[in-house]
Amino acid sequence: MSDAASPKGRATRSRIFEAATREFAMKGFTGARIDVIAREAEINKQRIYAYFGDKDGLFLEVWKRTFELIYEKNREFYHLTEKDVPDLGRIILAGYMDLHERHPEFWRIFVMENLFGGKHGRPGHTRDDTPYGHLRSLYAAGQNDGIYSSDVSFETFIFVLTAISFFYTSNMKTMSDTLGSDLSDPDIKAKLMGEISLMMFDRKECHAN
Amino acid sequence: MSDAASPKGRATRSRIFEAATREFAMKGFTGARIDVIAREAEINKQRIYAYFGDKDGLFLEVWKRTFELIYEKNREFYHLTEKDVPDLGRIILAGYMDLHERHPEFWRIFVMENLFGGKHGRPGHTRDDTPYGHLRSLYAAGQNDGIYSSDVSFETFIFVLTAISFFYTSNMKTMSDTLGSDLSDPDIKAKLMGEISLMMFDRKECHAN
Amino acid sequence: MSDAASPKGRATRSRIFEAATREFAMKGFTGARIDVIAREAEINKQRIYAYFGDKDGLFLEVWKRTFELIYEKNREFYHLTEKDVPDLGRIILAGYMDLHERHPEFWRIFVMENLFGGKHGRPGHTRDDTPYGHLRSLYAAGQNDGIYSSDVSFETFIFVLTAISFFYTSNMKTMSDTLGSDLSDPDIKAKLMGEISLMMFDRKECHAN
Amino acid sequence: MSDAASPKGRATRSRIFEAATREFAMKGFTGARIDVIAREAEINKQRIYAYFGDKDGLFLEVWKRTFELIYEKNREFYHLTEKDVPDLGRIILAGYMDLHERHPEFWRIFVMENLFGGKHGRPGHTRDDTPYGHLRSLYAAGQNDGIYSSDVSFETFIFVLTAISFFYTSNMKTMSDTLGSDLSDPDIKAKLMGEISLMMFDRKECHAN
DNA sequence: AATGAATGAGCCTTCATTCAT
DNA sequence: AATGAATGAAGGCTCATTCAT
Repeated sequence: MSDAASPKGRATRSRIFEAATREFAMKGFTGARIDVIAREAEINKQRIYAYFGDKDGLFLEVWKRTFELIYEKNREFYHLTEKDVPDLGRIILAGYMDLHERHPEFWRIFVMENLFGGKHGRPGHTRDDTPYGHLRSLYAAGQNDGIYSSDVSFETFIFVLTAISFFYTSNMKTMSDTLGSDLSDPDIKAKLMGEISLMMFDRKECHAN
Repeated sequence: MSDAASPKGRATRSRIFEAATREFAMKGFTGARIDVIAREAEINKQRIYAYFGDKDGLFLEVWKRTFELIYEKNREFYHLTEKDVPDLGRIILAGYMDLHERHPEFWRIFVMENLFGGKHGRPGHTRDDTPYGHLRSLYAAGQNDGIYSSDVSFETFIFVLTAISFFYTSNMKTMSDTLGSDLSDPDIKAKLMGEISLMMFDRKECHAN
Repeated sequence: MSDAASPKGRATRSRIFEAATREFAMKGFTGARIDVIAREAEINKQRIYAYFGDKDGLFLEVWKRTFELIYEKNREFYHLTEKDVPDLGRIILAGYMDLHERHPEFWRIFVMENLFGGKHGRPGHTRDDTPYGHLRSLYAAGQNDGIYSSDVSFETFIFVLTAISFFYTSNMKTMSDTLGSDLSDPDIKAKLMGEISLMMFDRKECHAN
Repeated sequence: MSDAASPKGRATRSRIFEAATREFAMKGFTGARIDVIAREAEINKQRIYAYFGDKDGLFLEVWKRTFELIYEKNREFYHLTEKDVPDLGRIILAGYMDLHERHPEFWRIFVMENLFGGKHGRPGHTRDDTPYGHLRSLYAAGQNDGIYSSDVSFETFIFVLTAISFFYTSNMKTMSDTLGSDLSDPDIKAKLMGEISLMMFDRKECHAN
């Protein structure tokens, strides 16, 4: 609940947060155990309640941070310029895949809340605050240049990219099994992503006709 | 565990199964409560243990059924012929979307097991037994005809289709929010799917050049 | 409860009894499971209730039979005559040890009821019916002949014999451990019994002085 | 499991232990109820799990303590000297009888584990660590002096003493019934013990011949 | 006589949370 | 700020027993 005031307190709070993130990501909200988080953070259980109120409060903080990460990733795309337009799809996809690779736990939390949560809402943001402004204009430029079909809206474009990166991560296990190839293998991943880009973003030479 | 022997027993077992499917889908494995399942199924809790052994056993059955649904859907594709090759992507995507629409709970179970489960594996099937034989050959035919790029493997093709249909359902809520348009609206859905098809499956006129 | 009327019923009842005896002896009254007994007897659980009323009733039958066995063993001693008097201790001890060896389960039931039961009482016998009449007179003869000390009453004599055979059986495991020799080994058992006889029953040459 | 750290915790742990000892002794392992132990100890059920892990862990502690009592009793015998050799049997028997009189519950636990347990073994001791070193040498001295027969090993000697004291307690009820005299009466007990000593330990005058 | 289905009470265990120091 | 002790409300699972056929 209350924020930590002293430096020592802040360190404790932070250790709790890290441990909680791991535990929630690994086991889901219901599966996560306060005792485990306390043990992993090497603090007394009571500290958790002092700093975060209760299990829900603790999760909310983690969930907020997850959202923050996604916004951060999208902010990275602010640096993209006109010259990146032809590679836009590839870059966004790679960005999302990279986000996941470096923060595997955050995607899991995102999904979890989407599937089984629902009581936490989108934290601290308003509808206006859609994070896609810059990308949207770049995409429009690409459409004008005939690089992207004007029949495919930006929404569809971003939807597909998000879907692929999301699905890749969240269902890697079963899909590896079903497709008969290990999706966690970097080579196989590279091949898959390459082909996906080919499939979706390389209409240039075609439209150039 | 043991199967029900009499029709009455089978009915009970079935009621348990339905209730369990709903409960697991709604709350995840850890969040699901045996008591709730029993109450929903209007049976005595002990029956669950008599018919399914324990919570894990019960979930395994539900998980198996989830897989079975996918196989069933794929079997529907057996009747596709050469003449369907140009529309293959559209047809499969529509099929998957339909599967989910009629069984919203199963996708939830799918992702839950993928992210937080891990002890159940692909049930009752061997690696050789990939369910894609027929589709694979149709796709190959399409590649030969230049309808599908020979640089995009069947695995990638099916992966993307699965990803899109899956993500559409599982993240409809958050994506509606983020994109600012209600994905549960049939018109918007139709538009999105149309554009996706355009984006991915319509290289014909292009290659025809 | 009700006795079985048909031959088939009698066989069923008997199979239940055997299974119950084993199960009770192995796990004690509380530890024994009706389901296990039914499975072992290869009958439907309900038959147990039809024939024996309830778990208590079933145990009572087993407990009765245990007592019966001890009485039977004592009746075997009726055949002993004056000429057996010098070996009386040895013979009784051997008899008890033999009883146990052939019916390991019955001693266990006897102890169990003694320690944790108490609600079943000594079944179907009255105080007058002490089973030691014959042995008592043989022992008295031995005392007259100076083979047994007249300062040691028959009660003490039989108490010690019972104690040894009982303790040997019921605490074999821990005593093997403590003494450092495996009491279940027939050779070690023979040695122990021989020495015990020596210790207690061989005062003859001494008193003969 | 974990030990209590504060005095208050230790007191709680101890109350649990006492209650558990009584409950296990009274009803056996399976018959004992965690709820009852908690109620008797006047603590929250959960404390049991915090301090002892589970029912098995709790029992193991009780079982260990039982063993410890025997070792303690044997340590009392360390002060015996050569001059006690003639009375060795009597002294040991009296000591064991006394042990039981002050800890009636422990014998019950002993036999329970022997008959129906089997998973706990002798706790925390190795085979070499037999607790009888001193008694053994005193007995050997007695054998040299002709007080004890050299044909009767120390193991047999101690076995018989243990058996008698144990059986006296554990089967007092049934034996009183069978023998027709109340073994709980101190006079009768004294008489019995006197006669037993006579029977087993008084070879002196005889060998003196 | 026999069986599969069903039940309610109860058992061990765990969880999130609060208390007292 | 920090901790060990404590708690009540479940949660999964099992048991003896009865019902219906």
